Amino acid sequence: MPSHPVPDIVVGRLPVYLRALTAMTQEGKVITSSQELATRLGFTSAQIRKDLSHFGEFGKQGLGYNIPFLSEQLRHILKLDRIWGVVLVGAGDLGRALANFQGFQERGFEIRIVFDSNPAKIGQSLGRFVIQDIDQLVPSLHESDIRIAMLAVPARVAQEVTGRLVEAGIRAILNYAPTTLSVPSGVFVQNIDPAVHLQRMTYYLLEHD
Amino acid sequence: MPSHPVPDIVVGRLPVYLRALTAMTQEGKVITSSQELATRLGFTSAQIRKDLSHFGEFGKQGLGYNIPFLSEQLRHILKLDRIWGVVLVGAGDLGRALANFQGFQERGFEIRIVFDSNPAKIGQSLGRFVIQDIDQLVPSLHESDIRIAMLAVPARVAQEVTGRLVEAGIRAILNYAPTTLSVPSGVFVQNIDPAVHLQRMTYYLLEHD
DNA sequence: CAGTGTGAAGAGGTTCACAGCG
DNA sequence: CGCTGTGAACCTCTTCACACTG
Repeated sequence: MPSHPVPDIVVGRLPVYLRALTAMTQEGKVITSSQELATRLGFTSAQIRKDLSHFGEFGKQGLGYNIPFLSEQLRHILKLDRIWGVVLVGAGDLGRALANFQGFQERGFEIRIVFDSNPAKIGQSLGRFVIQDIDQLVPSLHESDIRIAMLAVPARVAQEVTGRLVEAGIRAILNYAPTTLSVPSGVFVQNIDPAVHLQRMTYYLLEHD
Repeated sequence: MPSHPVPDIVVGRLPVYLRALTAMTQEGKVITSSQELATRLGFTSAQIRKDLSHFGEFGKQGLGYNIPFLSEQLRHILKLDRIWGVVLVGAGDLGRALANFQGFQERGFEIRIVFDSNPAKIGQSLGRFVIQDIDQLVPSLHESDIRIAMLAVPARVAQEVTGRLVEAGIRAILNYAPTTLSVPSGVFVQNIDPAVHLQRMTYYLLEHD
């Protein structure tokens, strides 16, 4: 619990650090250093030390960082020392991929319910879920402790669905719809649009084929 | 063609501007202002004007921006005034979702070939593609003009596949594998890891329920 | 006179460099 | 003696505020 506010860009790097630490653990490593992490992740060692220093002193001078300990600390900072329930909206191909993805659980998340608006899909199963009617979204979620949504619907309905999600108490949205969502303050959005990510790289590609 | 180098963070916002302009066109709008774009996207109008000013003068004082003209300029800047061929590696659920996604084409991309390493999948079809043997990746791509890859394989093989992609002349990788890739300079990577994006938001969520 | 384009000022983020500790 | 943690310096990015123009 830092007394100074932590830059969001720093918060954004912590999950990447945690992911690397988890991989190192699987490789049997127990100790690492800011330099080793930096080389592996393409950051500088000073940046990693500075980032961590916002939250406490997790290393030992002359020695480095204990990987299980630092992992635990990062999980605590990111509030991953629990499982967050997640609602998935949209049961298309992308929704199916997300619903079937094995790997959310071990990283702190569990999809608990899936909605779609297509009458032909409602009642059908998607992986281990039965697809629910989106008109039940607000009442269903309001009684739950779910605060996180994954939005995998077409862009044209994304804002309308977002309104319902917010009304239902959702506070964090992972938005796969290729549009910018408008949300009240206190609601957080992360956007994943493959075309946007690709277009960010074409700028740097050379002209000739 | 700016004489000063453009900050990457500015380049990263251009696709978002372009996406909004495209949506405005579909809404029948022809003129906009930095203020209108800013409100819609959650930026400041000064930032939008400053970002665009790196590349030229696209607006009319007192009037604003002509949407078709600005869109065309952005497409040119981002080298989207052509279709980029893309290779997809990984024919799992996510690969299927990407292969079936209608919407790359209109934003400048076209998946041209799909690889997987699973012998049970090679030769099978995935949407309009026949899945190719990943051992043919290097020779197949080397003769093509494909410079962009989408990587939808498990983390444990992502680095090995990346080596092959680079060897095959790939210069931009959209990485869905939950691991940090190491690439030579001149190769660009964008990472999409839903857990990382979610974990970035849990930091801000309140403790209680 | 509305709205762009832009130097200048202000914030914010990164890197340096080294004291200090195990 | 190696590596962390951290003020200070540096650099980058954002915002301000206004001259300018259609």
